[in-house]
Amino acid sequence: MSTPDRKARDAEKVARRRQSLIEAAITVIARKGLPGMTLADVAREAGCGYGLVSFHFETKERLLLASLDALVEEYRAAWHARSDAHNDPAAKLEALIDLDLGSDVADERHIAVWTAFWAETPRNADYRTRFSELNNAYLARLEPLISALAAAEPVSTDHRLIAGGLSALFDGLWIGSQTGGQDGADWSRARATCRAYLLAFFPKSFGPETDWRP
Amino acid sequence: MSTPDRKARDAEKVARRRQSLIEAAITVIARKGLPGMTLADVAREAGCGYGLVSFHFETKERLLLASLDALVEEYRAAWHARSDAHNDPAAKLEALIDLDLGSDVADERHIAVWTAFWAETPRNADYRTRFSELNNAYLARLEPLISALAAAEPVSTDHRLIAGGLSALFDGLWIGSQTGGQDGADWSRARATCRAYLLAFFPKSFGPETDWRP
DNA sequence: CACCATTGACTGATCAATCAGTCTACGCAA
DNA sequence: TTGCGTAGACTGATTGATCAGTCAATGGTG
Repeated sequence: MSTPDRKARDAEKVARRRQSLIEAAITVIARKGLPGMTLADVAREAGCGYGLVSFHFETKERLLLASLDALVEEYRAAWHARSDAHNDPAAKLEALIDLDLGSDVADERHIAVWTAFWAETPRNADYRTRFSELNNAYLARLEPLISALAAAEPVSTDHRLIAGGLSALFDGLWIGSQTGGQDGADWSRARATCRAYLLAFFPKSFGPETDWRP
Repeated sequence: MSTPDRKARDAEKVARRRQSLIEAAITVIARKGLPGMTLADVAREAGCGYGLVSFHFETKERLLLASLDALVEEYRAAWHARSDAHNDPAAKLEALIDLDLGSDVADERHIAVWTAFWAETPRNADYRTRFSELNNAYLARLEPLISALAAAEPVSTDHRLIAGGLSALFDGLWIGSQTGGQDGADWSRARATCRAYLLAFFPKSFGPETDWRP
């Protein structure tokens, strides 16, 4: 039974190569934007020839879609890991805030890529589907946390509205981190903004911010 | 004194022509994105020859910058008008919510153009300057409103944090309107999200939402 | 030898920018 | 009033550069 081994090893090698090309693509997208990314750029970044990119992804569009899928998966995995590391709903929310605002899946490079895909959303149904699914999955995890807090500390506002607002707040703070000042984003201020949001709805579950002073 | 008349009329005509080219550019950007916009597209949309676009704006980049400036000015004018139409801080805030989420300066077309410029922000210092200034001006108008509410109804959270959060919420809800469902954005839900935000900080000044039910 | 990942020159298409020339409206002089 | 001259708004063919996608040739490995 050597054939299956061979096949498996080859498949793994191809998968690794594809992964390296996707990582190179993401790096280039962060630097030059979606339409600015060139297949030659990706090849140079990955240290391989031009034709190899075509060989593994046929078209630029397919490479972009694969890159978006990788980005989504990386984000989703990080978020599940952080969320599962806690039992308390408030602690889970704090962990999500830390993930979204200051972690290595939400650094300047990654956010530039997210916004690049956002900008193409009106013209690309595939991107729209990805974002829609990701957001639904995100809200499906967020809403129970809000409801759990509301069980201990009743609130008159609809839980789904609170969850949706937090999710929108994350997106808006990402935008702000790009358009804001000349120097990098103020992540501790961004985190404080989110905590203030939750604190306003659930004063007992969220203490005042500790890592930011006006 | 006929020469000054001539000059003035000519200048006005040129200004009108430039304005029509900028409007055509914004329409094309909404449809094809920033790098996807072609000078030939703009000429076709404006119903003039190719060379005229070059004649009035020299380069594509200058046309884009002029379009962004026009967009910013249109938004700023609408926002001042709505804000000045009320005396009560809470009413001013409601007016800003209505402006940002559902008015004709925040329709699908305009938002697509804003996000297109956002996506180029990491590579264009001019865009960054524009956004930074606009945001500062916005916050300078928002913070006093929050402070006025806090005067009647004290809140422990820093006023600037609350204002910044509302601004980020607007941006995030714009993103959501693009990436969200297949059909258009749910603006009444978006407005309810913002009212819930303010309601959480200032329960007495903001009644429960009236135009949205879960 | 057979297979397939890999290479990079080549093709055709697209676009921004240039430029030589046309057209139009106006002022002016007879 | 009529005809002439000019400024500058306006045109679109051309140019040179860039890019995605193709393909025939190469090399390395089992």
